[in-house]
Amino acid sequence: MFLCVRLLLFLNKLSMMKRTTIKDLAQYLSLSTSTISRALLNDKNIHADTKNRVIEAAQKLGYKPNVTALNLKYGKTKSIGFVVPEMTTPFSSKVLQGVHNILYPLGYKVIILQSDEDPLRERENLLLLESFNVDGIIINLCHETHNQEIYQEIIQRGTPLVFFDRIPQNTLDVSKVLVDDHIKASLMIEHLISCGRTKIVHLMGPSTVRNSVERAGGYQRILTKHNLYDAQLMVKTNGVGFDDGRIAAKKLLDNKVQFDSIFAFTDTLAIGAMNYLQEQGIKVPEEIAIASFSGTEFSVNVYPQLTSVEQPLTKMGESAATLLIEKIKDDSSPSRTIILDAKLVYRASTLGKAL
Amino acid sequence: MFLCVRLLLFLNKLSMMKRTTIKDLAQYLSLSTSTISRALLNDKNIHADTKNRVIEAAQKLGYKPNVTALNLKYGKTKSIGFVVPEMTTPFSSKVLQGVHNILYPLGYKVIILQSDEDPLRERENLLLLESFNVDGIIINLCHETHNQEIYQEIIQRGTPLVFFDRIPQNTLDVSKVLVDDHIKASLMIEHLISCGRTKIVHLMGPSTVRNSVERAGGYQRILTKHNLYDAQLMVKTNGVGFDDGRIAAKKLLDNKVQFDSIFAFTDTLAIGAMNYLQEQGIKVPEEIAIASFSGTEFSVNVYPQLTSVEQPLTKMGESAATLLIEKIKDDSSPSRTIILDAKLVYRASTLGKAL
DNA sequence: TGATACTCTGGGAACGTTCCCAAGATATTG
DNA sequence: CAATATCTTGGGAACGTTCCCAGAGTATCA
Repeated sequence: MFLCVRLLLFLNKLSMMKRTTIKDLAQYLSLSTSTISRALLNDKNIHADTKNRVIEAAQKLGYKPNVTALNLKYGKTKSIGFVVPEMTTPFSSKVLQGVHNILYPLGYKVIILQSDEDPLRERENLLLLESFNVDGIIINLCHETHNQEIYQEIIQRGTPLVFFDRIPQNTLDVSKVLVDDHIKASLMIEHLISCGRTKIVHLMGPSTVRNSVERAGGYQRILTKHNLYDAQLMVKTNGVGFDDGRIAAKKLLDNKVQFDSIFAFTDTLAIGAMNYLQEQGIKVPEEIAIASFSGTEFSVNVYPQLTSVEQPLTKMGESAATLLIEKIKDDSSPSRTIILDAKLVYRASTLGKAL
Repeated sequence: MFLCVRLLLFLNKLSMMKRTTIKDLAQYLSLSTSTISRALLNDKNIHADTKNRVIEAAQKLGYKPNVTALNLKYGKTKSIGFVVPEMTTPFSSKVLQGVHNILYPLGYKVIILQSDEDPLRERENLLLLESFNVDGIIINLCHETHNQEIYQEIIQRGTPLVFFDRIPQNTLDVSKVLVDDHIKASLMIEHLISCGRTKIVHLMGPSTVRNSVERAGGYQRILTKHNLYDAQLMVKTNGVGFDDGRIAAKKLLDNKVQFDSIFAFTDTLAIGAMNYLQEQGIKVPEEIAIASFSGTEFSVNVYPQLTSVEQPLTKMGESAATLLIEKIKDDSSPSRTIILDAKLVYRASTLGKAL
């Protein structure tokens, strides 16, 4: 009864303050902060009874450790940055999910920034994250060479950087995770050819990023091998959004380019093009077959469903997070490159027979 | 020259350490930390020369303030949580963009958590954010009543909560931002009727959230007014994903329900249903017209383009962030509700003439 | 019995900053 | 010239925590 009144008085006093700290517990139990800390950290140098009393009191007073104090003490923020060209398509979201899978259980927070496919914006994002003192950064970049020195500087100043999907030039010694773009693109072109297509358009991504060049390389290699390569069918787009695909398709039709299929750098490009073609009354896949390179659920949520190279996006995020943790734990650990396997999934957009 | 050597020696010494602090500057310039602090904070009680020397040295040694120390001092983490049912459709991304617009310039970090439409997960997310000591939380909930007490408790323990889109019951005194679901749904039904549709299906969202009920209410009111209401056309779905729309459409066809149009709770439901119908050879909009309630770019990136109630999603995020800042600044400030205007945009999915 | 080992607890520095207080130096005033 | 105001700086506490060091008390040993 006496104890109860004492608790109430104490709680009342506390309610004025923001939050129960270790000092409050120390005062309440007439112990030192050292002892409280030991009790809460399961230190062996403490009497079992004392420990129980502390734990009970912590429960009663609603004690929660102050992570900021811990972070200051250990010189970490337990937060990491995630920088992507955009977050409005499921691509980045899927990767993010993988990142979360690894990092949240470890107590890390993830701070997301979008570069809007703008290298300047990307640069600002990186500097902002640095000013936030993040412990590391996972990034999908939007231009291969533009911010090269910034990456270098940031790493040198002590913030590890891990790249995924679009990676920087090889001169930079960093951990990264990617898929074998060249081979998978090649296989997809073989598939289109095996479906009887001969005039295959490639909607190529920005030539400032490696994947784009790799996939275009696979496309070109196979078509050349089959004597089907036609430079006019290689279409450069400005970006990788729905609109860019739409615009590219319109340009092809306007220029009366003859083609019977499209292989697009991303699912957004593919869908944008497909929508435009359908709006013009063109049948997919009968007149034009369409294939993409992606891994999001978009491919099965359009009509007709899209044949595509399905990248293991969540796995990609998990791998990137794992590589980052390696670097955070020991910044002199060697950089690693993880190459993930992507699989080709054939769906209605290429499987209907050609006219 | 002498100074230069001195700098190099100092830099060399620093390179062993993690980071330049105010103390390093103090030592380097033979000043006190107080003076350094004053110089860096533009305090007026400092000699202009001293200030310049400090700023110059800070530049040279690459000084960056330690935010964690600041956070500890001021009892804030300068971070807020963003809890959403999912992040893989552009809905949440769009809102997030608005949140970023307001919060990043103010130096806040945003931590995103997905509840996967699971109230238990949502609860865990909230507690996790609380353990991160976030200064506030913006949330789109996934079940109206399930976590009611948790919201209450979290607010009581001092973390302000702001709701958007799906909001909790009125018994909770909180800030929130929403659109007028009932009226906009009503207007959309009027539109379908004016297009000559009489058998309008409603793919209703989960009945555990307010919007869902509101939109269904608008649907029912207008149809009743026109003597067109038919309970069999009100379809409850399990979730709001593409699949749920697909399943609902399949069920309607399997049960040979007669209908000439669909009004869906979200664009994902609408698109899922539309894809299934098209796969079954049904023409949209000629045989079935489709309308949705959303605000993402999905509506213009499908074929045919979707008529929909376009919510100002980015604005929604900005409003929520603004309301949250109010609460963070002064937790006794009165709760506010912001009701945003959504506009109806008519597109091909309803505009083609009915057969 | 005296020396030694073990158990448990308290004191206080440290993480990086801000900011209050005090104080020395200089300028201003009557 | 003494008194006072102004400018500029340094000292040190505080934010919440961990952890090293020291020391009091008790148990163990020869």
